[in-house]
Amino acid sequence: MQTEDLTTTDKTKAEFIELVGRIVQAEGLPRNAGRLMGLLIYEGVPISFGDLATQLQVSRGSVSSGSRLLEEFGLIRRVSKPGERQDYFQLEDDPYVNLLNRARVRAQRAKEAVQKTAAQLDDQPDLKHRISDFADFYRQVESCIGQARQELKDI
Amino acid sequence: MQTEDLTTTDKTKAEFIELVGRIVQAEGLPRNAGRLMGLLIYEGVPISFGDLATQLQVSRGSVSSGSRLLEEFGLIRRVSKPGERQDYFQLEDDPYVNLLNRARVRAQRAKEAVQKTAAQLDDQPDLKHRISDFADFYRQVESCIGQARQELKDI
DNA sequence: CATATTGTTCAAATAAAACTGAACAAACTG
DNA sequence: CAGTTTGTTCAGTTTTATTTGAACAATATG
Repeated sequence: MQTEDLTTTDKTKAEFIELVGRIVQAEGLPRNAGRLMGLLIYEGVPISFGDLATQLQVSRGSVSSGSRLLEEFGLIRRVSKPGERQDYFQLEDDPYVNLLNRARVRAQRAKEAVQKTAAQLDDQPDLKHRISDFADFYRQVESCIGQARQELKDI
Repeated sequence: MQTEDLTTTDKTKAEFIELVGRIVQAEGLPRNAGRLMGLLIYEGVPISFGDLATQLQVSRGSVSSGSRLLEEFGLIRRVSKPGERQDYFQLEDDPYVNLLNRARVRAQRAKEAVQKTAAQLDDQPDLKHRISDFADFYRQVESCIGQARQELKDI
């Protein structure tokens, strides 16, 4: 059951969806997950599972895996509507804060892995130093993301 | 002409190279480019084109495209040695600063593209607001990376 | 109960990305 | 000059990622 005329061609909307698709893809997620995200940002209200598939013209399987991914990233939330069997999806309350959080954890992991290597090299100070520089880079990134996350929260 | 015994198995070195390969891959570059980067961090001295291919056991084509990419990212630099025909590569002076710079530009681009969409929506305040939030996210990321870049420079 | 709807799963298809290696041009060597 | 070395290019191959769509289980409807 569609809630809307699907033949409506909203150029700005379509372009925005594609834009988010590309941006999200550049962050390492599937493009379709990005489109899904774009549609949910654009609409601002919960959209049903079926509508996502229909509006974006992708398979239900793709909606299933894409929405799962976005849920894991804390970008969207699955909700239900009284008297409705379908799942609905809407943007999380602080989607971008959650996204930054994930990026921070990733930097943290990289930092720790590199530090672990550096720790094995006490006998080669120069080498240890070079690798510690690499770890410092991730430390810096981690702290900067943490700060951005805090500032975004405060807006 | 090899400068080193290639059968030497340095476990830490091999693992570090693979680690950087995976990390760099997660940043959206080919894994081989990451391995190249890892080897150059580890060695700390210029390494010849041929040695890169031999040590990493990859084709010359792969070294060629990988090194070009890393050069574009400002992570490594191509140098020459007196009396040597081969190209040599070494880490850039501020590789991580350059990397952050690139990330910053990417965030900037995303921000601008999203802002452009928002600007078209003066007649739909709520929608405009949602999309501006998305742009704000990138603004925040951009500024945070700029700051991290500055701090890393100052170390 | 039979039928329909819903979301997930997974094997197969498709698409995208990375890699190889041979061909090549340029530069060097003797 | 003939032969070698060097790095790039690109067509073809391999690998990896994404998407589809049919099968399925779960649930709802009448």
